[in-house]
Amino acid sequence: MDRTFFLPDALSVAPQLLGAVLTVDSAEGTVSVRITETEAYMGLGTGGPYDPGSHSKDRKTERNASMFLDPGHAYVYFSYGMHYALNFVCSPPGIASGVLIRSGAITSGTELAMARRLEKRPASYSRNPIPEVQLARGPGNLAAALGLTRLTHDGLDLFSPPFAIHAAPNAPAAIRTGPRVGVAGIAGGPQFPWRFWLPGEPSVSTYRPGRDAPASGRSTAE
DNA sequence: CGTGTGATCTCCT
DNA sequence: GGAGATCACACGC
Repeated sequence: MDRTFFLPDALSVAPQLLGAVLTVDSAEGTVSVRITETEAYMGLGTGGPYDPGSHSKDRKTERNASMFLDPGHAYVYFSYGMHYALNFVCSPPGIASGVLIRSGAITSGTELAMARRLEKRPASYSRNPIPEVQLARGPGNLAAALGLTRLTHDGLDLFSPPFAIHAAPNAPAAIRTGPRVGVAGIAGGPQFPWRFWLPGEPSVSTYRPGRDAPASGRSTAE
């Protein structure tokens, strides 16, 4: 995989990332995930349809600045005052589009991923162990398992340490698409079927409609 | 299975 | 001030 893999935009790249393996090194150790669920978000300058669900739909801000970097960089943002989420920057510099990495299966570093998830869990939650398939299920959980924060990882190059990215060894046998999870309004409806996942993978998150999102008819991640 | 809740950042009205 | 690319729990039917 080289940098051109992330061109020309998020919509074309999102399905091709299924099965790819992302590795993140840290002082604590290394965790790798096989990507099982992605979502495309198109933004300024992409020339495609206006995407009301994208952070970069209107203008560059302090938060989304990394989305305007070269393809193959990380855009990490803070979500709902509690979680981080990882995107892969697609499109040439100055043009903004990104793929949200929603879920993955941990392929190495399971113990470290588990420790990070348990440590981050609020005190009011149970102390029960987390099933392995849930360690990186959902964007907030995936970022936590990999130890990502905005301060430490936003704007970094995926082709340099602490990151490493490798394409799927084999093309997926099948890919499913549907509306994006938790996206409000029309952008979360069937006009934007920009969520992609590997069918039958237990690490794929459960679909949840956004506020005022049009009905789509699909409610499971089958 | 559905709905409501808190954690409290970033952006926009 | 309010909503949002979230998550896991508590509840009620």
